[in-house]
Amino acid sequence: MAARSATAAAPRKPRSDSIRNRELLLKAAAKVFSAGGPEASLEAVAKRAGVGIGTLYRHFPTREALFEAVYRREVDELGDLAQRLAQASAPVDALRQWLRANIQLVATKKGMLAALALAAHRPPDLYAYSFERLTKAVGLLLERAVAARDIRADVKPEDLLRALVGLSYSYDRPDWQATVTRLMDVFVDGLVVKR
Amino acid sequence: MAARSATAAAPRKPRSDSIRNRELLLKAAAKVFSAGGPEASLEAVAKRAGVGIGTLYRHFPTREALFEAVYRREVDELGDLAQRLAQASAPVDALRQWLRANIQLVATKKGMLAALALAAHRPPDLYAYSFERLTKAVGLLLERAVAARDIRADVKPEDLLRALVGLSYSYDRPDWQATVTRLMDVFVDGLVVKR
Amino acid sequence: MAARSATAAAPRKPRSDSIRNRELLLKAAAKVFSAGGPEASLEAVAKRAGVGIGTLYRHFPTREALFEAVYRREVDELGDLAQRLAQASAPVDALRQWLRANIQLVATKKGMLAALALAAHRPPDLYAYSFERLTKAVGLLLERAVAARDIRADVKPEDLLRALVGLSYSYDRPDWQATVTRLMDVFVDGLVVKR
Amino acid sequence: MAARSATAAAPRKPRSDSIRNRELLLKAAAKVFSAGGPEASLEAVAKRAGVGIGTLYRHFPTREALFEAVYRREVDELGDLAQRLAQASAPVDALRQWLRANIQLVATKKGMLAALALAAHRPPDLYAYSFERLTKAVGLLLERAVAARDIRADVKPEDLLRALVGLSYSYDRPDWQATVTRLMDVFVDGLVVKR
DNA sequence: AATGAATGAGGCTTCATTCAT
DNA sequence: GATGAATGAAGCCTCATTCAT
Repeated sequence: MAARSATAAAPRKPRSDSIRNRELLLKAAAKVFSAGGPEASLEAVAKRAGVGIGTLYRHFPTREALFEAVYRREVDELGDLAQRLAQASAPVDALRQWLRANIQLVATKKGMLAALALAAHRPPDLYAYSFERLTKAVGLLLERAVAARDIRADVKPEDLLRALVGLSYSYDRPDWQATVTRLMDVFVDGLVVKR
Repeated sequence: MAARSATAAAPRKPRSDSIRNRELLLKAAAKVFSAGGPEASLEAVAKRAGVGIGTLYRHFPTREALFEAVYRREVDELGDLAQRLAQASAPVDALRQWLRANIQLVATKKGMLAALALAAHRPPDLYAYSFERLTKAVGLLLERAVAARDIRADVKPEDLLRALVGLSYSYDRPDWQATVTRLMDVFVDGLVVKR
Repeated sequence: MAARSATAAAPRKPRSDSIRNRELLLKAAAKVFSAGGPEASLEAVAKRAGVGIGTLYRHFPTREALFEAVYRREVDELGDLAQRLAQASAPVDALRQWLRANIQLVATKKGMLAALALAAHRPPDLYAYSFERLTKAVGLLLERAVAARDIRADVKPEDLLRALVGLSYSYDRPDWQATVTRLMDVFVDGLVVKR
Repeated sequence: MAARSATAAAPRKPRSDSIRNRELLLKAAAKVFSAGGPEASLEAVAKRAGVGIGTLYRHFPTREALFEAVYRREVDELGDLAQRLAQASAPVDALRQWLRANIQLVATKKGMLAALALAAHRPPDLYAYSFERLTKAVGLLLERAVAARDIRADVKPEDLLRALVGLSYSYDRPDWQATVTRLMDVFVDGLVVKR
């Protein structure tokens, strides 16, 4: 807070360790949530990050805050991707690709699924950011495809989000990626208007 | 509770109270799991059943055992229903109806969803019974429709089971039943072979 | 629960350890509260009693429950004493002696003061028992003295209780007993109607 | 907060902000202790003052130091009041009025009671200032009344202080002021020598 | 000086599980 | 067999206090 000099780029306070700890916590949380689900112990996160539990609480006063921070990056990426796809591909293809990208992401960062699940299922107060960002992303692609009369008009973004989460849920066995992709494709096929 | 029968001096011990306790436990567990999810406290189950926690453990040495027992009835019903539908309806209709029956069941017995989820997602060692019974039920309907060339051949029973669970997951808001049914229908539409 | 035989004095379940633990807990709590005040750690109580913290919670689900149990004996004694004094002594003497007995009790069981304080100051929901018992005890003596026109009529039992607690509060130095007794006597002198 | 003065390039550092911070802390502490009692979190005090917790510790290395500083003003006022009363009123009246002023003060600044309590009950090492000042104030009035043979000679200033605190303690219900005043008056009545 | 991040002890509470009666 | 008491690990969360910047 204390403005040392209002003007220039003086040495400033870097609080370097704070930044580092935040980063350590995010990484640790990603691992821990990935392995143990979103209910995993916060103390485990702190331990893994090598910081005190108090530090975790200072940075992220609630479990939700931590959670959202952990997956904000990914959520942002998915939002951007939707934008790009909306401009580059045919409507249904765009939708399909976005959904597949989700699956890919889940494949890499398993905890991501939990983040999606939370965004899709909890009171939107918590997880407001993820929820909005993701809903908008799907919404964009959905509207476009509906406008083109390519897919049914009676499915809402939230529904699609939940379908995505549901179909991906808990696939932790070998080859699950192929399976989920297949199921997701089936679902999109079901959405496509038959002519 | 468990009085020793006020009437006769029967020469042998009738383990009738053992049987009754088992029943009490199952009913209590159904209620408790339904309200509090599958993580609900076993102590709460015992208390609700009016028996000691030790008794619960004697009857059901693991949470899983209790869980499976609780939903065995429903699982059986679903199995039987599949049989009947396989004989009475056109393949795709049969499948669709069976899936809808699941949704109905979940609507009534909320804990049922958790049971399905466990059956669909956990190492089949635990939950062996449910897993097998349900897999067979879907399998029956699936094979029939595939044989009739009505739906795609590349989806396995387990996958369909998981899709069902996933799509139903966590719908606790108003109107969820309609939504899930719609999504499930979309999915089945996607399965249907276009001619 | 399970009635083994509804009639006779069969061996029964003594749960001897339960009773012993309860006793150990009460003793430990008396010591710990006495030393550390009513906010003292419940874990310290359990440790001192040599039982697990869970055992403490089983016996006394809230801090208040434990507290009341700890001092119930003393509170009861004080109630009984009031009865006896009301019959044996002149009104003002009776009151004075009862108040002095309180001080004596505090002298022995220092935590007692905290109990009195709670009874005198907290929402009477908690500590209902102590509050009622003690209020009645003073009330009895008070009314009698008022009826005899020996003391002022504008002081309520609760007030007197609080004065007692207040005047005794925190006297932990040497010779405090004499001092408190003197102060209490002064107070009673002030109550006495001058003729 | 604490900006370094936006205006001049003054050659020396004025520790004016240090002084202001001290003041901010005292005000904040008064509020916080008043609301949350003397156990309130120091962090809360610092936050309310808008300074870092470190700053609080620099100014007041112990909770006691802060406490005493917070109520020094009031303690001083009470000291001065005693002086004035000693010259203006009859001995017993003076004492009575001073005690009532205490009650008034407690009524306004609720935390004050805690300050009094600490001064009256803790090892006089901590709280040295308050203890001495208040003891002297009562002592002055007491001696005077004793010298006039108006009140008993066997009560010490400290005792009276404690009686005051005790009788005021924890009155947070409606109408408490009237009650405490009444009890205090009773007590003073008891002190008065009967002729 | 001021700041506020970091730390970790400490207290609370809940349950799964074991075991004596 | 049934009971429920005992246990303690585990997670939660809050602060007092220290310290690097």
